[in-house]
Amino acid sequence: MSGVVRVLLADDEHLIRGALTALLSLEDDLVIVAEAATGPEALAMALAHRPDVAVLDLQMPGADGVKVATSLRTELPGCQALIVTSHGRPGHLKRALAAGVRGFVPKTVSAQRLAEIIRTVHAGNRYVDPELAADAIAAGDSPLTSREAEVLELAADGAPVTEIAERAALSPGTVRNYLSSAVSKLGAENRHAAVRLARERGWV
Amino acid sequence: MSGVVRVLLADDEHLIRGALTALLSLEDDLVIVAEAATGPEALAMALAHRPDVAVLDLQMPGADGVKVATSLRTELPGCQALIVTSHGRPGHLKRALAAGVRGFVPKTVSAQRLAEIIRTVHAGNRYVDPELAADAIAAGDSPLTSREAEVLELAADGAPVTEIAERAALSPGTVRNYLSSAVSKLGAENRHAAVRLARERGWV
DNA sequence: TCTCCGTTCTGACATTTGTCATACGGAGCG
DNA sequence: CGCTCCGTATGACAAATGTCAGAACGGAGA
Repeated sequence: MSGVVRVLLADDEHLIRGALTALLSLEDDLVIVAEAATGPEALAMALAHRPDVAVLDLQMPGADGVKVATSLRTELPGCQALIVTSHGRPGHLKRALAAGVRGFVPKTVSAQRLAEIIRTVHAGNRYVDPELAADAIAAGDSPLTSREAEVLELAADGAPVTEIAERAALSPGTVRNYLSSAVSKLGAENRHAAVRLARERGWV
Repeated sequence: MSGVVRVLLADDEHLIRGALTALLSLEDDLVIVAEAATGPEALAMALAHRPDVAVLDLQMPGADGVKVATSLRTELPGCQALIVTSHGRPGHLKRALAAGVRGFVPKTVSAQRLAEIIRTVHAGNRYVDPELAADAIAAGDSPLTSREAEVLELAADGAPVTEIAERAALSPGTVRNYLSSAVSKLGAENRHAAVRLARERGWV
């Protein structure tokens, strides 16, 4: 009923992009109308070629896949976004769904499978990789308050408390309080381990 | 003169693997004799099918590309290793060359280009991506002694000194000395920032 | 041989961090 | 209206960390 599906392919790895173009072109009902290697390029290409589905790599120079999807949502409604990722952390999935992304799959799927998922998404349905979904559910919601998360993020590069306090415009004592409570909420040994844990679960 | 080149393809991303198989098969003189999704699998496949060139992803479950290359060096000499990587840090290149790897390229190259490089490597020549080589040269050599690097690595996950001392079988005082000297050599604020710096430069 | 350097250790000290109690104002809720 | 939670802050104390000096041993090189 829907004829061909016009697809945009955005990935900074030429190897994947070229190869995927070749494989997806084998499918009669899919046609790659544009390719991009960076976030901004993907957006520009999408606006120029108006694809039905945008297949976006999560990690791209310029702007990541979710950011591109967010922009597409307003600037090109009717175009469904589908994120592919090499090694996805739970938080990304949540962020992606919040941005209106319709599909989220790891690069470990086969091209065959990806073709099917592109059709699924084009039909207006959602598709989230079960494994990634399970991870996201297992990770659960962040127990951190927004300030705690913010301060923890500033602590990520190993900066001392005084520097964090400056950058967050807080008193050093307050920063220590937030870090302390974040550390205890996460059950970590110290703030650096806490940063690592929060990163893994996608909470920062 | 050399007939066809027998190639092993190891990458945990099914998308890349399948697609690459398709594209490289278009080249008359290349034939994919085996595929693998993990390090150990790659090794087993190599021993079973005895390829001329092993194309190895740097990041794979089980054992990374360099480890596989190291094993291949002794267990299957005559098979040349070629590493492909998505986002490579300087240190990896050095490690790879030390392991006898003959080629090192980012996944941003085209399949066409990769085919040429496979031929180059098969002919006994080396190929290293100029950009990655430049990064590696810019990063320079590690100023850390082996113990300093070792201890710094154990500190990477935010473990307290006592735990590092246990794991390294050293006295806590010694660990603090090493960390202190590593921190000052790297010009970092503290050991956590030092870990970050050393990571960036590929020194751990 | 003699010296330098890396490894390992100890002890001492100052600084930073982690924890806790306590306090106050504001937002949301029953 | 009280209650609770969050954000913010201070002060105090204990623990961890960073820095320094010194010392012993062994190997590599001048």
